Amino acid sequence: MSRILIVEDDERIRSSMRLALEEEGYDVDDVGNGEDAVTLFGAEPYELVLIDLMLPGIDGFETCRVIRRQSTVPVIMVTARSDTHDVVAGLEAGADDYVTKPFVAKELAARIRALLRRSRHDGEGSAVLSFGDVVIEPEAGVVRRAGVEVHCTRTEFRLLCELANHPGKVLSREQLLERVWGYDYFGDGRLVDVHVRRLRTKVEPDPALPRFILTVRGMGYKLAV
Amino acid sequence: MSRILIVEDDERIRSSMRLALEEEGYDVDDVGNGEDAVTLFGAEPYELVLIDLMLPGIDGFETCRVIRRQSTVPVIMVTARSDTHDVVAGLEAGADDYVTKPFVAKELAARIRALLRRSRHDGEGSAVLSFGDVVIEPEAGVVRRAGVEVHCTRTEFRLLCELANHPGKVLSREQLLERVWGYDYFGDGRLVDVHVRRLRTKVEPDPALPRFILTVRGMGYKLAV
DNA sequence: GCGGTCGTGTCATGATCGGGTCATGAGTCG
DNA sequence: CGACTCATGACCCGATCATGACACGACCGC
Repeated sequence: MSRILIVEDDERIRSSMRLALEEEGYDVDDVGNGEDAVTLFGAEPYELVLIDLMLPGIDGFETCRVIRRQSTVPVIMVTARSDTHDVVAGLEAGADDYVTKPFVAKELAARIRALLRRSRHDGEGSAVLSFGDVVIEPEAGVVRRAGVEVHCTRTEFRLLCELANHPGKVLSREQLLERVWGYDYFGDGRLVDVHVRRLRTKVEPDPALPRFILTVRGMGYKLAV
Repeated sequence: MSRILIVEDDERIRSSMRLALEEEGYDVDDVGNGEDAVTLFGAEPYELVLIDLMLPGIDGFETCRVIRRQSTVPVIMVTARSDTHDVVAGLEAGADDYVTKPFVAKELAARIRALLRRSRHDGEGSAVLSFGDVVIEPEAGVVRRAGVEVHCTRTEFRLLCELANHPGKVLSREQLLERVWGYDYFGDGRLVDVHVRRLRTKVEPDPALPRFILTVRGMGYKLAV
């Protein structure tokens, strides 16, 4: 299961957290201060880090910042201070969530699951692409809209994936021709238009007024973010 | 800025949330029940969804699940019920975060930022140009002024990028013609003036008294540092 | 082999939008 | 005061794109 690092100076809280998480099936390490946390984090792979705010030496904010500088690992701040200012500061320091003590083990576990779910998901090789109510499963070669499968041809599917892989970025016709049709393709750039149109009829709520597959005049096409 | 969908039945809370988020620069839509939420979500692109737990018709959990079945969009539950059981249920339903009312706007905004930060796996890599309250995203082909998108044509966009790439440096008409229009362009240098003017109407606070795109008499144009 | 279907690329048409030119006026400098 | 430079607004043509129709070939069942 996932490896989790706990950074907490209070011995009792630390071991109770550790127990609770091991109960959930996680592989847990724990340290009592920020320096050790940074050292250990550099030496071992962790999938998530829990940091207490009040630490001897460098505090939780700073520890979080240092870790964030070298990694995008999910970080949860676990602390007694529930002041809005602290919450905001913690999140701005790079934490993904902020839980106040006394916390309930079940809730912390749920938040950890939610965070791991997301971080795995938007990690590389995300199995699923989506926009609006459209879901694309590149592996399965399936496109669904509002749950129902939409049949796409091979070219349409590749084109859709190419757009969905770069949401918000404008892709020129040349780029699309190269990536969807192949490096050696010498054809009319208008060809892209036709396939975009066909895609729109299958994927857009109103193909006449596209909301997702947008044309950027003179530049190409892009998927709305 | 990012588009956010609010799902909340209480009219007052809804509008106050909306205001608070618009204050932060987000582009906000809101609906009063789960059905409308799902419908709108399928028809418009959103980057994040806020869902209240207590909704008429299908409740917040179910709304979250339906959306989650169709998309990996970040979801935050915002609700009055702070029971651990509800928190866990919300997160298990697919929510990424769970905020209890009464909430502080600053904290909600910070949590939204944290979530968007993580969900944008790509956004950070792209370079961004800016001056004053204008932000240019070359990859996305987007120009924003004070957060709101300003439509620029292809030539305007290229010209603006060219200027923004050399802030403080005077660029002659010949240089601009060469770099924006192409090496072989033989046309009137006045052409640049016209496009500068068009840019100014879109980007300058007062186009008659330019503060950013400055004319250097006899030499060309430059972007103010 | 034969006819049908399906996917793909090409073409013609029409609407829209963007870009280049021009005439005019204001501002600036010698 | 001219001469030059730039700003402004209007205008027209051509580029660009959406759309629908169609031709060609691959694939498949018969």
